[in-house]
Amino acid sequence: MRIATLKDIASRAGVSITTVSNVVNGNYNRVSPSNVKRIQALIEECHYVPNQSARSLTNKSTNMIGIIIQSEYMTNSLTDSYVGEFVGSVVLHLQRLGYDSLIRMTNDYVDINRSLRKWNLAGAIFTGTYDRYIRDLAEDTRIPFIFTDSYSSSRRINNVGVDDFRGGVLAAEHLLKMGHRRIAFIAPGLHKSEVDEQRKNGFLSALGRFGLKENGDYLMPTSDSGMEMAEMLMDMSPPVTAAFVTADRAAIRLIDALKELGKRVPDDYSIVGFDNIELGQYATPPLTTVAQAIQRKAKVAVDILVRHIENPYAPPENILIDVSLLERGSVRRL
Amino acid sequence: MRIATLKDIASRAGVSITTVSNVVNGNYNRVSPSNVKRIQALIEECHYVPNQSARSLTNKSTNMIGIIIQSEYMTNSLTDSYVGEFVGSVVLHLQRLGYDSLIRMTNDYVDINRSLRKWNLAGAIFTGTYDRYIRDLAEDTRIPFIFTDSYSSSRRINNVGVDDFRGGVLAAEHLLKMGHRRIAFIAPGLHKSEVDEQRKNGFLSALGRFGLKENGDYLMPTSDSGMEMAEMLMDMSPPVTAAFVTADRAAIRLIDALKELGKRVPDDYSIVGFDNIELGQYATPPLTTVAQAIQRKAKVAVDILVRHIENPYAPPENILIDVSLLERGSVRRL
DNA sequence: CTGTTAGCGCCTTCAA
DNA sequence: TTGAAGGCGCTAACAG
Repeated sequence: MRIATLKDIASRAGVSITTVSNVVNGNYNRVSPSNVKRIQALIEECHYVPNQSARSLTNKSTNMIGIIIQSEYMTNSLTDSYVGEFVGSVVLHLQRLGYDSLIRMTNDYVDINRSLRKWNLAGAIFTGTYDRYIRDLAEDTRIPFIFTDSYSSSRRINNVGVDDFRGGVLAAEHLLKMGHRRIAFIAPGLHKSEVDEQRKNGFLSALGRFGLKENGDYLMPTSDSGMEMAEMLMDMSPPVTAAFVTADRAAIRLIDALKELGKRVPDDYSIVGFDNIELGQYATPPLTTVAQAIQRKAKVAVDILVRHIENPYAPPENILIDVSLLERGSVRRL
Repeated sequence: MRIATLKDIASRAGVSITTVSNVVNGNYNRVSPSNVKRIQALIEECHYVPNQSARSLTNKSTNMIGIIIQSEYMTNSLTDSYVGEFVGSVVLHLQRLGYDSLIRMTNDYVDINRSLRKWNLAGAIFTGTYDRYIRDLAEDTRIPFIFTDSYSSSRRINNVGVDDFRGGVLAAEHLLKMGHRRIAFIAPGLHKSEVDEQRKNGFLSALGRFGLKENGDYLMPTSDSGMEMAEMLMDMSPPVTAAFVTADRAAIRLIDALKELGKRVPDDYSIVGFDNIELGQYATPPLTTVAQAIQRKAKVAVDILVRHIENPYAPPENILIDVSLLERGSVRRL
């Protein structure tokens, strides 16, 4: 026998489809107790599972959430531990609340738009930078969204981010406290992001409060490769003794490249990262970093989204998760 | 205006729904060229996207694939780089072929079963050990599956794995070649798996060929925590000089714990891992490991699955991806 | 080439 | 408390 439908159960039970439907949906007050029992037994016996496609057709909505992961074409962002930890945590929380997760790795507006509409998704969570799409997305589709780490000027979006400015401050203060005075700021990656901009501002403001001049002298052009970063760092003049790198992944690559070039960390260069991905604690030396609570970020994102699915008129929420400095071994006292 | 439907386009174009449907589905031979043009323009203009739920209702199938990730309750397996790399790669390949990915992290048979049926999934990819479910799954649902690293005795399943036995051989041979004679075998994790069993067999057979007795003397009880592994390793008598750990993640944890206990790697203990996750190259020392080609494994898995979706009568495929020894810095020559 | 019809599985009126 | 009818958006089968 093929997959059971309401009709199958109904005919087996000798009742109408409606009645079975009512039992399935828990409207017990519309069905006689004896029928409820009988029908429930049949449902169990036939392994009946409601067809979501059919439901979504009538309901104009599903219980499926889109998780949109920013990725360059054919680039696997899930190798990035930060993304993996966040996405996994989101999926888990969604499941617990009864939602399914549709994953899409893309950078392309049209693709996102199509994916969102074709399944009648109940909502979507975005990871990565989608600021430039936010307005259009809100117009084109009418489903609740939540962005992460967005600095869109729009007041009408949901977002969960971390206190990037404060992260920059913490990194700078720690390095200053450890005696460093010439510190590079490294924002790796091809695209400039507002996130890095904020971290830089925090970083510079702490330097400024410390009497060091608040200008671009200590900044470096961005780059993606560890070796490139290392070479640029070593070429700086006047030379620096430390660097604040805005992503753990890159910081670890940088350390690796420095070692390859015969430099020692933290003896020659002290390094502070950002994110607190798992990898950091196994690096050598273990990476001192500005930690963000990834699991909590995921939970908050899910909670906000669900709130807005259940109540479309809920006001926009923009939550900032706190950050903290996690001292390990990659910074040396001068 | 709400989301456009076939009906909307049809009325705007002054034709029947069927005609529009034919254009959408590329049956151009059934529509006059002039209509094709006009309708395509309207589709573009209205941002028409076919409703997948409706399609799936009529077609009895979707273009959505389930990715089932083995996870203990509320445990985020995606923090494991191996899983992240594999799953991300699978999603990417599926996308390229026009499939959507539904992610489910679970361990529970009933949950899996429900997820599979409620969306009329076209197929499913399993990561982790699901051997005990395989038979039931095949009976209960009728969609194509592919498992990974399964050693189910069933000849009728699709599977892509790695040559675990050979991996064990490679690890042992390398350590032997480097002069080690007393080597521990460590299969971390709570559950014993056939995968580890195979790696152990390969490992022991290499020892045997080398004249070392093929018995359990060198084996260790399994455990999950780095510290526990380290202590057990150090307690072994007669003492060992090296260990083969069947997962990089665990190997790295072990190294970490050994260092904490005042031991040095590879000076006091040489370690060989398995998987070649990204983390390994940044560990200290960089981890020597039995490498499996994760990206290729993902592509092969997708290809096989798609083949079976397109042709339900395609014969079962069981592909083994080769492994190779990747020499880095965690093994010392004795 | 075009349109009408029926039906996929479900839910929501509305009557009985 | 029960059931019949209609419709969600789409495709397939069949007539014109």
